[in-house]
Amino acid sequence: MPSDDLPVPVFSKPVTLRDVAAQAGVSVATASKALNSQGRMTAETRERIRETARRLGFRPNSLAQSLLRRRSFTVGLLTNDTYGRFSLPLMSGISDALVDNGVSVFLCNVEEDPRLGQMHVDAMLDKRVDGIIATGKRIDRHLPVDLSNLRVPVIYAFTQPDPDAVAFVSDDVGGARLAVEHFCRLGRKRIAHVTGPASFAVVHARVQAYRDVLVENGLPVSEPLLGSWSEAWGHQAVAQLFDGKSERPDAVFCGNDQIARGVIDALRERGLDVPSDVGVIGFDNWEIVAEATRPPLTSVDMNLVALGREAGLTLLSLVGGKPAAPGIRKLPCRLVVRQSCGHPPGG
Amino acid sequence: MPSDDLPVPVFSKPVTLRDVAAQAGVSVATASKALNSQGRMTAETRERIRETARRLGFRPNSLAQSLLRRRSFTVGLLTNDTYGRFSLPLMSGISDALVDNGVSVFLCNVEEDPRLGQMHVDAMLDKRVDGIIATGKRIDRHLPVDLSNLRVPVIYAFTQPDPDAVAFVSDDVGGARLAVEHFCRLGRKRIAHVTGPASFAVVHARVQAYRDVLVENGLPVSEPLLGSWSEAWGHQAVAQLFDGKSERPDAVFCGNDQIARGVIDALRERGLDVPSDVGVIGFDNWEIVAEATRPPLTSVDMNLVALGREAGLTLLSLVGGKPAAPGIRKLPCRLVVRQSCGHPPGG
DNA sequence: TTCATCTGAGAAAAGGTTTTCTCAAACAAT
DNA sequence: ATTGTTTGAGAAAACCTTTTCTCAGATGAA
Repeated sequence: MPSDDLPVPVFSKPVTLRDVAAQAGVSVATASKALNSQGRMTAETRERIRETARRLGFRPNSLAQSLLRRRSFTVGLLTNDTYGRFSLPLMSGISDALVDNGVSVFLCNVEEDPRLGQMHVDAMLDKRVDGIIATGKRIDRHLPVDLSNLRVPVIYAFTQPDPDAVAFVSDDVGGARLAVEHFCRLGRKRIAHVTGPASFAVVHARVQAYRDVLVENGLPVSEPLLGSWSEAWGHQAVAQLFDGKSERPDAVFCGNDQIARGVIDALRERGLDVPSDVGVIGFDNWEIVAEATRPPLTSVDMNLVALGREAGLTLLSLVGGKPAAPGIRKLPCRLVVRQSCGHPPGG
Repeated sequence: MPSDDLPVPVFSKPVTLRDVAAQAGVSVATASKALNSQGRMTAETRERIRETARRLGFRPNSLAQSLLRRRSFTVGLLTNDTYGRFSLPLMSGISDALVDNGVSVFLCNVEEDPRLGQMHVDAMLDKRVDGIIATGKRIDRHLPVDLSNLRVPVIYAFTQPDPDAVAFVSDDVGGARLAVEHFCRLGRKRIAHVTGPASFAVVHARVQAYRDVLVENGLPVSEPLLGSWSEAWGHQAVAQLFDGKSERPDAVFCGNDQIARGVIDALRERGLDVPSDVGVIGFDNWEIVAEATRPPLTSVDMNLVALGREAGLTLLSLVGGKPAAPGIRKLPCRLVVRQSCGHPPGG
């Protein structure tokens, strides 16, 4: 017996090609050809079939098409970035690039759980995804799944690839240079760097770029301060920078926007004005943080949406059989200038 | 000619049931039955087939199964919450609830674009999703798509449903009561409310709950301050609350965590201590904000993961043909106590 | 008239699985 | 020895679409 006497909604059956063909008085083969602009028939027949399809609201069953074509117009996005800080902009770009081609995206969060990862990968493969994009919350870590030797192409975006895989990451070195060079152009002389823990590869890359730019500009290089990615660390780092007896910085380049936020708050507490006394630049351009900061934070944007779009398009061409050179492609960052570093001396 | 002479990766063909059957020396029908524990055959035959399947790494083609069963083990999640503030926890709950049943989730961001929305809905329908969950970035707004009279069941989560639809939302009234009652228990006497714009339905619901609890506790009701959802507004509201000649509040209940953040910062700038002078509670429990606040912010959590799980399970049962009562179900919030409102007088 | 070519359209196979139907062999009962 | 029942397993249809093959009729040339 039914568990309840609620009305069970009844859903109308989809109209199939067979229905269209019957209505139009032709065979399914002819109907198919009419709708796909294939085969030969009088213009009159073709139009009649098309009109019938339109009238009936016919939409081809993707499952049947996929089965035949061995192509499902579906891709999987694998991530362990639960709160989507990085994977959502990426997703947005991917989806953007693919929706026009009728491709839909399975989003699978695998956390750090290999079992869960395997389940998702298996489910996607069973559903015959055309390809997989792997992403994560940090560039230098693998997802807890083995994606080598899959039956479908895999693209890595913003996460560490298998060797020989095709990967897209942001150009952290370039991004860091953008920030430090901006300070140089503004005439800042003592530029500090406060960033995350040494366990992150990006930290070293950016530190190196920071040093390089300072040397190139003949400015003194102070030791970068490594800590955590938190606001609290930014706050604390200011104490280290300004309490010591070494000369005070007039600019701080921060490893992310939260650190920058902490730095700015600490500076204000010390009565230092941003940007007139000290300029600050963040990283990530997390708008919700960068725009809420007072003053609004200048920050390096990793162009994740563009990165996602690129990854999506490349996957698509890979699926289409076009080869792609394996290796890591770095996509440029851009500096989003707000009000936390002031104007050039002359401006 | 090929655009390049790169090696084109060659992907091995999946092994089909036919392959298994051939290897085991039986018909595909028998093989299918063996693997699905259907039909009749000797235990020996069944085991031999299973062993063969295992050895060959056979995995049934989901597309073929779906085509036959008219059930794709796939659902669509439609959202316009680009940065996933609300939809990602929801997604996480949905995915959690469904992955064990082998169900995968298409994530579709429709922004505010009806054309895009229609594209995504069409694509999902063509791919024969078993059902759709609609969500959004605010409860009292429709997505820019018409989901009535679809061929599949639709569940609304955290967004305004069609009449007669099944919907899950957070119990904002209960959540607000939780916060204000907490202040009352702590012995706070002059509790203010700073929240978002009047155009949001939740603002009114929470304001009403705020008033009710104060009246129930015999406390004075001050006019709630409506503004925007931003940190800046929280900052500014403190000026209004503390510069006037009316009695100063000893507690502020905020409409979201960003406002709370602004409030706390402004209080500190005035030399007021949180929590000893003024207690503060936020809403949303956005951990990245709530935990970075100094002191860490007590906040109302809408239990979005649980809400997503509930929505997923209900959709599943709807897909399975079990009816569900239409209407809006409110799920309780919970208060996550951190350090921004202090201990009870006796504690 | 006869042969060759072209045209429009249908029949059938394919894609991979599930399920119903059928059937021969083995067995039990008369 | 005949009839009835059970058992194990295969044939075939179904899901829906695409594509190749086939073919009858029409047209053109000789």
